[in-house]
Amino acid sequence: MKWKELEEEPCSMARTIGVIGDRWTLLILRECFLRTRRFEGFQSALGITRHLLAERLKKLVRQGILRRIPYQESPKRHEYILTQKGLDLYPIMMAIVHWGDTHMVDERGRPLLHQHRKCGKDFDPVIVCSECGEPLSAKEVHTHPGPGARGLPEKSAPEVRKTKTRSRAA
Amino acid sequence: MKWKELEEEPCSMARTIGVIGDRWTLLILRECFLRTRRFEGFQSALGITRHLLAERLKKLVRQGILRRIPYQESPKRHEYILTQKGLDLYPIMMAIVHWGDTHMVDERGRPLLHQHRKCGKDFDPVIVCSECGEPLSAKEVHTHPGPGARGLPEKSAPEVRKTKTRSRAA
DNA sequence: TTTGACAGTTCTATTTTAGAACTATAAGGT
DNA sequence: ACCTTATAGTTCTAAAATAGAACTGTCAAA
Repeated sequence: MKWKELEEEPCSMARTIGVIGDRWTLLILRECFLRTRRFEGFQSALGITRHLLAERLKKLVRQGILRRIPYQESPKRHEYILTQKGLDLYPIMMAIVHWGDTHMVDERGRPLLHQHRKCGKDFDPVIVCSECGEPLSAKEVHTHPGPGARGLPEKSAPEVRKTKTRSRAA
Repeated sequence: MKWKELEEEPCSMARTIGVIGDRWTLLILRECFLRTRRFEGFQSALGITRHLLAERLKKLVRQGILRRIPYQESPKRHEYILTQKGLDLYPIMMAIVHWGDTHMVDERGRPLLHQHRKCGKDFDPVIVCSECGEPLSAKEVHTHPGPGARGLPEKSAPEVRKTKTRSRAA
């Protein structure tokens, strides 16, 4: 499977991974959320090679995640800013950072804290159900095919039984 | 920057990307959440090459995201199941799927729906503040350095001003 | 004795990435 | 006029990762 094919899979996760699932894209987007807007800014903040940065920015613009906006004529210069589609990636960012904060920190603790302006406190992101507002965990969720399904992962307890589990073990 | 270095960055996002930020790992984990447990199951569901699958499974086990558990002696066979650390990736999965559902679906709609067992309804995941329970958006969040900071992206409105912005533009 | 399920491993060929150097426009200093 | 710096790329070659296919080994069932 190549990158391009990924984006055409009948699976929202596969498609999304086709867009952001590489080593650099999410880090570039992190910088966007931290207000970086220009080529050199990304490059020096991340240490990404200029070649790849140019590639990734192009891709993000093509995908409608960033918009390329001129901020100066002669020499033409542009800034990259998040579109709404890009801003909507924020929950993904937060979820990733939070997992890292929980499972990947060293003795010194979190590198970055997040403060909610409204309530003034440092917070963790919590995922809740849009319908009842309760926090979600994997076990409380049942998946079933939607209108765009094409016989892919529509299951909720699959695969395992079909192998006759000949557990004459030990 | 190589994959290994990424995991040592003083940034929870970089570290997490070092673990799950490639083309296949999240798809393998999706299968885990859909109850796939065995090598052949992953391979046939995803079409990943056996070589890479073996690699990725090893890495996930090393990282403590999957546990390799024998289910049969002679020929020794193992299943891969999610640890708590792995289960904790669920919010990331949901956030990714939801973004894909919102921005990457074709005319036919979502391939997969999620039902919350508790309330019985199909839902979307919503990110809220752990402190006040309000839904979060990027603009309402201010970041500041935590104990594990090392002078990386500790800012909240940086970079842009330091370039004297000579906008004699047009 | 052969076939099939299962879980890998090993190989070569392509694709991606890394790393460094180069291009181009213009401002500013001397 | 000449040199340096800032900015935003592009163009190379080398190294790393991935794809694709074939191969290995253990057992069960036919």
